[in-house]
Amino acid sequence: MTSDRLTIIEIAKQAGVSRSTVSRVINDDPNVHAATRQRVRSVMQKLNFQPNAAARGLAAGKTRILGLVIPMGVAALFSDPYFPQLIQGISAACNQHDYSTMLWLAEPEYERRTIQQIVSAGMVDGVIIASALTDDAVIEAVRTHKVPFVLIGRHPVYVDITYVDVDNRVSARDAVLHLIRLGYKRVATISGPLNMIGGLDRLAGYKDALKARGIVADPNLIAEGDFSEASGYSTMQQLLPQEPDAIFVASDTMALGAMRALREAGKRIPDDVAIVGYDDMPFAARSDPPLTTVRQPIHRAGFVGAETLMELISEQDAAPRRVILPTELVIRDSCGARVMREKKMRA
Amino acid sequence: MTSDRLTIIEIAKQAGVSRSTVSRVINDDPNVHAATRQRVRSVMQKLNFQPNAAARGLAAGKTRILGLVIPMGVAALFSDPYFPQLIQGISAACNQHDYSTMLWLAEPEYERRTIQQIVSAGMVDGVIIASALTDDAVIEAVRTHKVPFVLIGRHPVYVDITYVDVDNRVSARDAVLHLIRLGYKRVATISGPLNMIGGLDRLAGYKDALKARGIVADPNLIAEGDFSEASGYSTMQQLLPQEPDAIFVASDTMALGAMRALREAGKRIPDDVAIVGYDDMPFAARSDPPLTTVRQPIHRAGFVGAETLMELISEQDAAPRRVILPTELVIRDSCGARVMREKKMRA
DNA sequence: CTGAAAGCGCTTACAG
DNA sequence: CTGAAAGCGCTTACAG
Repeated sequence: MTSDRLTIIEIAKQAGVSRSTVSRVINDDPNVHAATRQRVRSVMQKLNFQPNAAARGLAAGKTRILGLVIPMGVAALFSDPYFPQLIQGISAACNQHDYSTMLWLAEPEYERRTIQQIVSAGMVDGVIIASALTDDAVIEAVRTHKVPFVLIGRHPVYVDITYVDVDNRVSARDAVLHLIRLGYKRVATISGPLNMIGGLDRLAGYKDALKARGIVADPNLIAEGDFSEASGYSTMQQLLPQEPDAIFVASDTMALGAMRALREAGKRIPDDVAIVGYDDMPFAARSDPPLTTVRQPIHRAGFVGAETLMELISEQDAAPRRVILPTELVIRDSCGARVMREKKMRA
Repeated sequence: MTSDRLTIIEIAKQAGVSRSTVSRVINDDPNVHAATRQRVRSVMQKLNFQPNAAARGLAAGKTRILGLVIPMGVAALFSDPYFPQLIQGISAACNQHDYSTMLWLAEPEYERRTIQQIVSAGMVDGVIIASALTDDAVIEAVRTHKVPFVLIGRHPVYVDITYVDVDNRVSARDAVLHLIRLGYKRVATISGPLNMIGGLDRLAGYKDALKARGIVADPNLIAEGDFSEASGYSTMQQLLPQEPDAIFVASDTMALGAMRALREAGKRIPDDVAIVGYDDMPFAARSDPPLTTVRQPIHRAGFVGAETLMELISEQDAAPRRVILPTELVIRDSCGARVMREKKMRA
């Protein structure tokens, strides 16, 4: 019998070196003779050796684990395809850089526990916080405890924080300008929740567009949703009596709900009410009619967010980074642009 | 200055006990005087102490981390609401039992790495494997390395494996019998991928139903999908020339695609073609028409899967467990049952 | 470029 | 019910 559990000691023995040297090759320390490195590597490979994560974590104070924290104010929202795409991006970056991902869905009743795990149990080297409320307790905690972290979505107050985001405000403005340019006169909006920065910024973009065209915003044409399909549905119903001829909806999922409400009310899209969404979820291209929407690179945001966090972890005292990813207005049928062009060509 | 990092030593000092005792109260060892336990607890609370996870992992050989492995043959599928629901269930169980969740999306090119992390890096105490192919390499690995694991979905070959599942076969059979009972004569099916056990079992259930009614299965009415919306769409198109009057689709997401194909072909649902899905995803109740479907408790499967894994971890040599969760046929409009009943009542 | 040794922060027989 | 001490499997100054 060789032994119980395969450790660095066995590798050292078989490679004819000390444990220090084995450790150095594991950690890619350049101070190892090429031939030695080679020898150690091949022994590790042969024995299928993987250094113990807990031991490394304890000795080095680094776990090579990234935490992903998603505050779960509304559990149902987590089913939005937004999160799978984000998670895939993060996971892809982790795979590529030999990190792993720890997932915490921070349910309110366990938030305290989650925070403790993050800041004082040393389980992770840093965290990515997605979809947080503007006054989230997790953000406060990692800030004061100096845990490296990156936000998906900017923070409304702290400007010295690293985040990756899109320009919600400008992209929303452009989407609304697109509607105005098509000739719609009563452009409404269903905003996201206004205790989330994305909701806030997209609403600001909506107002920017009106102001740019000298239109006075009508508060009756503005309603707040919560990013869920159900809220898109009920909010649209509530907006209908105001007779909007177009609407900018702050997420595709809510847009789906809004379309359902319009259909039930016997309104044709885009003829009676035109609609533009936000996200470009997979289903947007397949809805009836296909949804005009603002595409944002969610997978990419996850990937870049994870890589940025890794940089923050390796460079102590790194300066905060702000990464803004590009968006794109994807024009399909729900905004009426195609219909109009066809009419024009026929005329 | 008190110190650098808060450890068990500081707690011991302030509580006037040894490190051993502090460790005992952390681990809920009953052999501690109630008063002592009380004192230690209050010191920990006061200092906001959280034992270091790596140190515990190294010393005890337990990490209190569960791995969730999702083989990612088709990355796009991960956006299916199935996974968020499953993850939420697992996460809820972990929160409740003071475990954490490690997430590995096993992309093919990193599968080897994932396996190594699981079996020899000691990062997790056990793993949950969801949505695996029937011959998945990860399953092989955890089996031979004796890592505690539970499958979401039974295994076609190994019967000594712990899993949680629904009775896919019987529930599919009942769904198809429902259609036959409504009088449909040419009942088709879009199956799931046949290299996944769920796909296999639901197809078997479809055939069971036909056989039970003495109907010979027509191979032209059977087509294989891959659980994606797109495959539901294209497969439905391919089935259309066979003129089915009803169809059982092995997932709601595919059913959505099938409905899109029917709509484009000018077919009315359920009048021209009735349809029954599987899963009861949130969108099923809101589709047009609302989808009749087999509800399965996905969140619950995640929760129970995680709890079962915890049991496996604490009882060494535990016997394999098989947990079958109940399903329910949810009758809405797409199967035509309501329409028919109304007609009958009018007559 | 390499090795001997201390140390990371816990847990757990062992002894009492 | 409690404490002293060995040990978990690595990393990392330090010395050479």
